[in-house]
Amino acid sequence: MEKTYDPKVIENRFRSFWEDNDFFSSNLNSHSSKSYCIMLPPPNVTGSLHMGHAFQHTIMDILTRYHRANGDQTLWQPGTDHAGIATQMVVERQLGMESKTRHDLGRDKFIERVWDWKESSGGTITSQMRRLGTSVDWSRERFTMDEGLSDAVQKVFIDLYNEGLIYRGKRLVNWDPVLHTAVSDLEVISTEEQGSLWHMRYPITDSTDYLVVATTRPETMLGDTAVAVHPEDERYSHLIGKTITLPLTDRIVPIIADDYVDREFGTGCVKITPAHDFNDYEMGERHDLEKINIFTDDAKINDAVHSNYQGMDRFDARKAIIKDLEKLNLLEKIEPHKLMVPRGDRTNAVIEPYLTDQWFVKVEPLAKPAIDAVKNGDINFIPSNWSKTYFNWMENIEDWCISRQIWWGHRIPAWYDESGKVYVANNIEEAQELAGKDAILSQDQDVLDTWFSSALWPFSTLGWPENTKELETFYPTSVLVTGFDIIFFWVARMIMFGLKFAGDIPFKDIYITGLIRDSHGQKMSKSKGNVLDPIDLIDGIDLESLLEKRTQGMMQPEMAEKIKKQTASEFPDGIPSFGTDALRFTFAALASFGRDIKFDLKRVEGYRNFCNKLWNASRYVLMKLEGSELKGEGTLSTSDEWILSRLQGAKKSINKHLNEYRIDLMAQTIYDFVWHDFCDWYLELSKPLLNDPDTKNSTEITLIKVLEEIITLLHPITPFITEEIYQSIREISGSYESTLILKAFPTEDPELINSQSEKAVGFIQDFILSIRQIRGEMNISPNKTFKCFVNSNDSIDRLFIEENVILIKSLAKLEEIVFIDHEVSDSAMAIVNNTKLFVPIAGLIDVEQEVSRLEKEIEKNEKQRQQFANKLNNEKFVKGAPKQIVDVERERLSAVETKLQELSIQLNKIKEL
RNA sequence: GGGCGCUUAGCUCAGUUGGUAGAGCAUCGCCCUUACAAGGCGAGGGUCACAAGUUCAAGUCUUGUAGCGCCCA
Repeated sequence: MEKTYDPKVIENRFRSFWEDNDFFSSNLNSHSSKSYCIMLPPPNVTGSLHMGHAFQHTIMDILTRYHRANGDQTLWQPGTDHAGIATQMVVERQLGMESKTRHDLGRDKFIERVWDWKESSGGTITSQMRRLGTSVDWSRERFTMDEGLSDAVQKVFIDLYNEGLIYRGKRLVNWDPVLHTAVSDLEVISTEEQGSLWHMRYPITDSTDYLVVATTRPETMLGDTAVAVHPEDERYSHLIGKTITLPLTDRIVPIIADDYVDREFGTGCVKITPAHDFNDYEMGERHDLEKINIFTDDAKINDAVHSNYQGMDRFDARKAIIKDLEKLNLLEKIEPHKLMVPRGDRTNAVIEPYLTDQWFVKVEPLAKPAIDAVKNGDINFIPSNWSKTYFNWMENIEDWCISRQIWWGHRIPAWYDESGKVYVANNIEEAQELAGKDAILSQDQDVLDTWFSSALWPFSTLGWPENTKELETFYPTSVLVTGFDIIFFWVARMIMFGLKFAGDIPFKDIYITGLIRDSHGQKMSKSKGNVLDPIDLIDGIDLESLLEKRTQGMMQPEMAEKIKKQTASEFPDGIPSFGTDALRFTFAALASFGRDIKFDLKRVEGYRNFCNKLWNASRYVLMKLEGSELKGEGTLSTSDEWILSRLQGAKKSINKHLNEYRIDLMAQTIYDFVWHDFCDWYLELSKPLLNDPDTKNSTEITLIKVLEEIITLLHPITPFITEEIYQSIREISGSYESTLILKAFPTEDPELINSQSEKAVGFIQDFILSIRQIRGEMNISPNKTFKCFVNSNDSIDRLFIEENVILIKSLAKLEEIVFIDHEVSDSAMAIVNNTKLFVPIAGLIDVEQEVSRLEKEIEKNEKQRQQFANKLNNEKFVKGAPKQIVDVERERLSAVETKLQELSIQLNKIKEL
């Protein structure tokens, strides 16, 4: 092995080795009857790997590698999503650079162009996944626009339509006036912005009186069809049933009562515009109000209402209307007001609630069984609390708008005849049959929401509607790993469609991960300029490149300076290269059940150091075993038994944590075992043991055995470094598997649990630690050896020491251990179990220092004594607590009392010197 | 307004069925000791947000208060 750990070299070596040998293939261990399957949430084909992906992919990879190593037939299904709007925009932007629009090309040519783009640049994210070491079955990679998947989409649409669960209708949707399409709630980001509250006077018909309504959107007044007050609001009750003569128009609208109105807000009078506000729409339905759409597709005033504002942009119209109202003395006042403004996440345009013809899925009948599947435990949310969020949404579910007014996507299989009658069919021929020979048909222009095809992902990728072997083997899949932000958009819809079409739940467990934030807890976003690129953490990046990356292509270029400053102060030297394994270990260690995960580079650095530690420990083992011939099992030493026993404990909890999705605890367990048991203790113990011919062989066997189990346990988290070590030690350890991927995941062997050896080594450790403490606190140089006198009446303690003199001497750097039957006054003293250790002061120790050390020690023990005594003095405790607990407490008290006694005797003696 | 969550060491977080509060990073000493200075050895640091309750016993269970956050309307 190389002297220094260099992740780059290792990673390059094994990426191709694994993939070229098909080790990730789901057919590799097809003999197993147990199957395990994870569907990769398909990332946008336009996208690149962000921290959230890298985090979740690491988790999925750990689970996949674990189950593969357990011998399950394992499939991790990869693929990408066609991401309708995002992809279309990418290609439109390209066209824009050629001064063309998609309309110049026409629909077919444009779609060809998108496919070309997908072929040439759609692979960014998959190549980044390869950098991460994700062990997906690349041979089964799918794309939501693939033929098979598109067939599935079409079949589901037609079936739902024929069952009456898909309908077309005029409803309010989120409309992006720049993209000219409906968008989903997920694509709408509402943020608080500073606006105004305009108080407008609405004259009461045939009266000189008026009502004052407060609104944040005065321009929508053109579409008002009512004014509402609260039914119990005494200020206005006499006006209910009267009418308003709407200014700037020639309409008269009613004053209605509805308890939705908030009496406290504004004046307590609300203008109602059913065609341009979701709440008003509801109220319009309740009161049977007219819905007047006053906007065009690009949010200009249309000709539906006779006014002077036709053709004006909505915001220009606002200004004009305010000005005109002022002229008419109908503007009471303007208050500054903070309001939530919805904007399109792609365009940043203010999203308009807009009345259009759209296709909808009637969700309620599908939701019922999907709710039951979680209620009855067929599907488990992990952590379980997320089921509440799920129920909350599913029980108040609204119909799903599935049509989008764009070109890239699954085109809706519906045709219209001249009278507008709709025919849903597989193709135009079938539609023609339905419509009759003479009908002139034209296909619906819309495509389906991207989530529609993603909802089928768990079974469409396995070949549905064909009844394939893969479906039979892998459906229902084992676990879905995803973020809470798409529980509604994706998770719930997969459950509904899975139950409806594949006849079963799509997955048994849903592991909801936290959201990766920056080290200050801020969401990572391009506009904030705090995005970390996982690849930069792997390869490193200099400050200059990082600054450029964070400030290019910004929506708000004025932020650039601030971002540069911030970045330069946080990463003055850029980001060093940490390697994939360190990054993966970090993600594993962060994967607790919290909702937010603050990502701190310091953590990555720490785990890079861990990789380095493992690397050097492996080098040590190899160096020591070089040229040795391992002979059978031999008799194990106490130290061998100890580390093997500790290893069983570690394996037990690692397997437990993995099965409970506590990957953070798994990572911590193995970190502790490797660093603190194996490296800090066993490797150090092995140094003297290897020098002794009696223990050499068993130590060698144990070293290689434990190291090999360590790397097998670690492999799911850090596949590269462990594979490299495996290939280096394979010859010595005698393992036949050509790759660590195929090596069985270690489980606990109860026969190797040895409490006697754990006790013995525990005692030795305490002995050594006591000496080190004296050394440390007295500032005795580590090279300086000295004698240690031991006074003990405890035969077991004596035996432990006698049997391990060499080890203790070596690790505590002692010149000699001398048993004595008296006490030594001019010494520093420590107590281990029932044994007193004396380190002579002469030439080593300052008496005053020892006095204060003892005093500190006494103080510490006295505090404990108090605690135990208080408990035992409490009669209720002695009576009420289980005997076991009380006994433990008694033992503790007596131990600490003895210790205190010895310490104060020694203190007095030393003071006399 | 409805729902969900968080508050533990300077920072970031663990803390199993209630039973002596833990880790990493940071800090302070001493060390380049032949696996590792990306390291070793040692040390300091906590009213577990606050209040009440249940219990022999509460970081852990219940209720309330405060602060912060997310989702939905």
